[in-house]
Amino acid sequence: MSHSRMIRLMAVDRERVLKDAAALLTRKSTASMDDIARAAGISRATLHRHFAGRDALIRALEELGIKDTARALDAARLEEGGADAALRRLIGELEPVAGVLAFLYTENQLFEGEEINGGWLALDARIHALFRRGQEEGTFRIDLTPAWLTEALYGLICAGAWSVHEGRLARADRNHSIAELLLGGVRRESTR
Amino acid sequence: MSHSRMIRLMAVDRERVLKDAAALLTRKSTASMDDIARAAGISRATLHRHFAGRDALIRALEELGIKDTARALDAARLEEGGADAALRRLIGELEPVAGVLAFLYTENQLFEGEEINGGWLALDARIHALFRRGQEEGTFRIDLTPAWLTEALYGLICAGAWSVHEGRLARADRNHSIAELLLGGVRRESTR
DNA sequence: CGCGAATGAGACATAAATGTCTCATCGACC
DNA sequence: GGTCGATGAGACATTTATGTCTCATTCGCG
Repeated sequence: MSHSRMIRLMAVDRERVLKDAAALLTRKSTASMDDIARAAGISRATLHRHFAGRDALIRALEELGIKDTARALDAARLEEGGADAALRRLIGELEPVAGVLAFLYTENQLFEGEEINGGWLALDARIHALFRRGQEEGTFRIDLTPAWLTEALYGLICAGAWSVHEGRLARADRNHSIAELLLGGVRRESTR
Repeated sequence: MSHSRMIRLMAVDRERVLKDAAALLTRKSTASMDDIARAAGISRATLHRHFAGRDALIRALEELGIKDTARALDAARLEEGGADAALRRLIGELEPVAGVLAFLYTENQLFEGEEINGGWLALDARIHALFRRGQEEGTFRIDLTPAWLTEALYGLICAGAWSVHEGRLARADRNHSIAELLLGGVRRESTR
C-alpha cells in the first residue's frame, strides 16, 4: 500500500467516524468515548488511534462543523439576490448541519475560559455581512444589530433542531417556521 | 430551637444555596459539587446534607426555575391587554430567570431518556395559550403553531442570555432586541 | 502463501467526581 | 455554663471515564 493511499484511506475513516460521533453527540452530548466508539462501529482503541483524546475529537468535530457550515454558506450564495431570499436559502442549506451546530453551540458555552476556534469568527462575519447588506438595501430593519440578528439566527436554528428532534415540530415545517419567524416575526402582516 | 423554626431556617438556606448554584451553573454548566459548595460558601458535606446528590440538586434547581418562571408568568399578566403587549411583558419578566432557563433548557437536552418535570408542561401550556389568544384576536399570524412559537421564544431567551453573558449584546438592549425580533422579525415595516 | 499494517479485545494505571463517614468546632437556646 | 444540632474539614471507598499498553487476529497487498 502506497503512503498516499494509506493517508487517503485514513482520511475517509476519520470523516466517517466524525459523522457518527456527531450523530450521537447531537442526541446525547455526554456520550463517553466508549459510546462514541460503539456508535461508530469501531473499538475504543482504534478511536484513540485516530483522536488523541476526547478533547481532540471534539476539536476535530468542531473543524468538521465549521467546514460543513462554510459549505452551507457557499451554497446559499449570500451575495446574490435579495437579502431576504438569501437568508431563506441560508436557513435551508443549514438544515443538514443544524444538529451538529446545536451541539457545538451549547458545547462552546461550557468551554468558558478557553479560546474558541477562530473559524467561527469568519462564519459570523459572513452572516453579519448578509444582515448588514439587507439593512443597507433597506430590506432589513436597522434598530437590531447584525451581531444580535446572527445570534438570533443561531438560536432559532438550535430551537428548530431540538423541536424536530423531540417531535414538537414537523421536519417538513422546519424551514418555513424558522424563516418566516425570523423574517416576519409573530405579528400578522395586516395588523402592521 | 423549635421544630418549626428549624425547618424555616433550613428552607432559607436551601433557597440561598440554590440561587448560588444557579448563578454558577449558568456560567459553567459542568461545575462539580465542590465548585458549587465553594460558590455557595458552604462545605461539600453540608451541601450533601441538603441535597442527596448532584441529581437531586439539579432537580431542586429545576423546581426553583419552574417556580420562578411561573412567578414571571403571573407578573406578566398574560391575559390582560393586547397579546403583543403581554408578550413584551413576559419577555421583560423572564429576564431575571433567563440564565437559569438557558441552563435548564440545554440540561434537558442531555437527560435524553428520563422523564422531564411535568411543571414545564403547565408553563408551556400558559405560553401556548398566549400565542393562541393572539392568533384568535387576529394579532398574531396563524401559519406558525403556538408550539413552535413557544420554542422560538425559549430559543431567543437563551440566545439573549448567552449573548449578554459573552458581551455580544448590551444588557440594556436585551428586552428590545428579543421582543422586537420575535414580534416583528428582521424585515423592515415599510417593505411589507 | 507470507508480510505488514490496522484493528479488536481487554488488562491496567490514572484521574476526577461522587458519596459516606468521623470528629472537632461553633452557636443558639435552655 | 451546659447541651444539642448544624457545620467545616478532611479521610476514605467507590465509581466512572480516560489514556496507555499488550497481544492475537484480520485483512489487503505483493
